[in-house]
Amino acid sequence: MPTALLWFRRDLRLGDHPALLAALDAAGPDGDVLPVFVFDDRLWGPSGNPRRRFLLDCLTDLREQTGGALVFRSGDPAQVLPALAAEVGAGSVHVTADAGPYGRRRDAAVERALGEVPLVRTGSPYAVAPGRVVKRDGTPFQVFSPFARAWREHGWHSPAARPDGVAWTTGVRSEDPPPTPDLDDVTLPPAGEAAATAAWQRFRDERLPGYAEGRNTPGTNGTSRLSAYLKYGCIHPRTLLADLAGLDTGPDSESARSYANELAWRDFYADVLWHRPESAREYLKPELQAMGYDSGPDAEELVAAWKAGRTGFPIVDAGMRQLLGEAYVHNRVRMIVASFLVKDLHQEWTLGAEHFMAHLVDGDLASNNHGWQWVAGTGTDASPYYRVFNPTTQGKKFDPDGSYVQRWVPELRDLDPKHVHEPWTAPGGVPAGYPEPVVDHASERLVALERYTRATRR
DNA sequence: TGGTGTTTAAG
DNA sequence: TTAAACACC
Repeated sequence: MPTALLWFRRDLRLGDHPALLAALDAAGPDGDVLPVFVFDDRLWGPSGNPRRRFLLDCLTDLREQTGGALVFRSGDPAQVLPALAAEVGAGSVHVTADAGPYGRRRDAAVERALGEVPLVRTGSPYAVAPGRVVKRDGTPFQVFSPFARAWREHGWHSPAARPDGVAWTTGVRSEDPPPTPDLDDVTLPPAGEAAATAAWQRFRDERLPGYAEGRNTPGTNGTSRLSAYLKYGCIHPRTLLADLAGLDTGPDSESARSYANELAWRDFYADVLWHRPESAREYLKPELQAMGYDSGPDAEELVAAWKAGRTGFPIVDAGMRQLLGEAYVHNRVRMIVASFLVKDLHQEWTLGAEHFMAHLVDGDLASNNHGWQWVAGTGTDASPYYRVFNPTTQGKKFDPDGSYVQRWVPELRDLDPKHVHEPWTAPGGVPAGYPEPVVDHASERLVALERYTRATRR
């Protein structure tokens, strides 16, 4: 009886899973499929506890969905997988292709180590696999809008059918997963494929119609909240796009298009990382590394205030406290707190990107680090450096009733909404226990612009 | 997917 | 007096 090995990584689901279908095909009607997940220190180590916890919960769910067949192993995949393949006599090892820099190196090493046993890559975590959408001359896009146009024209496959009844290999030794990390007071979304599907359906039916506008209002439940599920592949973006296609001609078409655009951003950043693997850590505009960045005790204190949500700028503090409370931040607010760290506190974007990766449950290397480069003005298709967010203006514009701030900053709950984003204007002054602004935005903005001019002037 | 300071138009 | 419109960062 032939056995095919299915190595799960960032594709923790059974529906719309082309690599699973490929494994079933390779095993044949009399064969079986051995599902395995490998705990790799290279990925487990740098993950923060929220991601570790969410991943473990997704794996628990996936193990149930496979009738307990999912096998856990720990170690270097280039050693673990050849050993496991030999142990069960697997004829092939199946994966969803990984487009990230470490994943590509790792998979190449596994492929070499497997020798005669082929490593078969089927499908990707994206609507269109990174590297597929190119300009007429064959070179990659540098700018989002033309990429998105070409991405839509390119199109994507329909979702793959969910197999009914899989003959999973049983009786294979499984190791214990790493201990479940303690999350203190962090609230995570429910994990797993069924939770992802339910979250998508609720969003599609109840909130998508107002998405085009509601997505920018952090005080309302206007976004999909699917990022963690997409990160771990509990649901495939193609499944979402196929659903959206049915709405394209209806009254919700603007919102459907708007949501598809966000999925295009996800594909775009994965595409940039595919072509420029070093861009996860290095400036895409290296000349901006010459900006003067602040260091020393005062700077460290300001960074600590940013991390703790105690800068005295309500929308910034609300966002940073949401990060600690939910391991998630509304996207509009991610841009605001990022702009504040880079342009008001004069810190490198890499510091913020690392902090986000340590705390976000949806932390994705491509989306997170390129998003930071976008705000910092150092990336492909970045916002121009002079685009500095004013935290007070942004707060008033996108959280007009102050409900988002008041949810996360209890010190400001008694203020009249008209003072929430500038508590220093309140009749009694800044409420006790809440800090005065740690910097003067207007002057720090000028400092940032001045440093930019000096760094880019040849 | 901006902010700020200045000018100009509307009322 | 206020709000668009604009130039520049």
